[in-house]
Amino acid sequence: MPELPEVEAICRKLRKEATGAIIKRAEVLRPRSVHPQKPSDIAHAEGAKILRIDRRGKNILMPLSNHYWLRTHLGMTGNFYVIPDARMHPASVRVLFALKDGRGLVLDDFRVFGRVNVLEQERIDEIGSELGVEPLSRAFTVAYLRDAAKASPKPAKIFLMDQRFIAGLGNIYSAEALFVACINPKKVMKKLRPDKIVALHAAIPEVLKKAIKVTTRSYKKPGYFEEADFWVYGRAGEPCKRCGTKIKRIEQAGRSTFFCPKCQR
DNA sequence: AGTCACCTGATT
DNA sequence: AATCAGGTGACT
Repeated sequence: MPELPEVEAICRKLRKEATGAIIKRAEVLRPRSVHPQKPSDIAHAEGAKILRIDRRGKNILMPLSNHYWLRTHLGMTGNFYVIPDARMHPASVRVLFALKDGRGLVLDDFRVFGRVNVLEQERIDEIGSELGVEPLSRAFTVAYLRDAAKASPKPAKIFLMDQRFIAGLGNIYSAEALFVACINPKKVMKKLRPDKIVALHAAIPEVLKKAIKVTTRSYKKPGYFEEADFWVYGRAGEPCKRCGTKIKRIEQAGRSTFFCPKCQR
């Protein structure tokens, strides 16, 4: 489910509902969901207050009052939300934090690719340093993108999905940004013309901001996101919204890529 | 960069 | 029965 816009929508909701909450008990219903930690490591969150909710790339980071951090990555199908009664939760909940006021904070994740960990500050810093720039921050400049591109022999789509350069783009928004910038997903990054770098630099925040708006609005029920309308993602065989050409689906690194063969040469 | 692996479904 | 799914980490 989640790329940067969905994670951001989840964070905004959690900021209202979970800031200041006190974790009474941690319950690991599926040990795989805390890998490589053990359920006993997750117990370090017990008794602590959630001070704040941050996002870094696709990670949800919560500093706790006992100096540990709660780090959640949602994988493919994860969701992280507050339920009114910790005793009543869906079957797909993998990790549950019973809150002092009776509510529950849960990782709901039917495919079990998501992770919740309780980590020390040092490890959180490491995770941050392994990630590239936040595409919605002022640090994401044309110069940054140009320099990263200059050094990369990767196809554009693979480059955008690599979290070490830009943090938070996944399969959907990489494809969408490339469409908006009129770049072929197979185009090697270091061979991009300067005007294409500028176009891509503008397209990324544009696509993400629009998606955050839609996602934040549509994120009502836990575990449910309204489908945004995409330029190319999931639209193989349908006409391009700009030129009418049939959208193509190809495979890159084992994932599907959608693009317009005419607009993105 | 490609391929498999990790999981659980829905869809064809 | 086979294929596909918005992610990432390990291995080749």
